[in-house]
Amino acid sequence: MNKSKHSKCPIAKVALLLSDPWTMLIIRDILNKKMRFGDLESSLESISTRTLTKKIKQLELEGIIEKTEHYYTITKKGSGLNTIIKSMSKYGQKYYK
Amino acid sequence: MNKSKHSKCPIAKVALLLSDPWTMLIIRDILNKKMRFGDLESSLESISTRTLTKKIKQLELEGIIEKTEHYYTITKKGSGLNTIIKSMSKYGQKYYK
DNA sequence: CAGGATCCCGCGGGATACTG
DNA sequence: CAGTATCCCGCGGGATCCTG
Repeated sequence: MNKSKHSKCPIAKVALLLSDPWTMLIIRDILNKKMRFGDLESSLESISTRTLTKKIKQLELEGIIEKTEHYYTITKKGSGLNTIIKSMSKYGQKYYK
Repeated sequence: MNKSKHSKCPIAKVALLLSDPWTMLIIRDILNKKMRFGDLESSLESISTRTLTKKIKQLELEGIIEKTEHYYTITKKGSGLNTIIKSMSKYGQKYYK
């Protein structure tokens, strides 16, 4: 994927942001309630420390989550992703349950 | 990512399905109108033949798109993804325009 | 407990050339 | 035009050990 292309298309940007299996799951968790590193680790059973660290850092840089005293919470921008998650959940319920 | 884990969670399934930057863009295109291979290739400027072929095949297997005489169209199951795309688009408009 | 640092492997995916 | 076939490289990400 070439990040410099499609730069005008907002969907491509979002698609790129969500283009790994973990990101949405992390956001969903933090959307529900503030979470510690270990909380996320045990919630996302099979994720490795390294990957979780990187995804978290990326989401912090994007301004989607933020950290306060070892707790991760959702930002305003991050909570906007809720509608996407909801529609994904609805779709998943219907076709992948 | 371990596909065998999180198998009960519908969101994880959808997240996994959409876990590359291209899939959503391909679906969006075909959602708008039936497209030929070359149409997709020129729409998604920087995609390679190989990748496009693989993504298409995967989406056919999932039952999200189907091919008829060199034209790709969306299925019932595939059109259900429209709400996800719409919310992604809305979010993108707001934060990544 | 919350990460950082290293090592290493697999495969996603680009480039290119070829075929029906 | 619509793919298929190879070749090959990068990096995403797991495992493991270390540190504040």
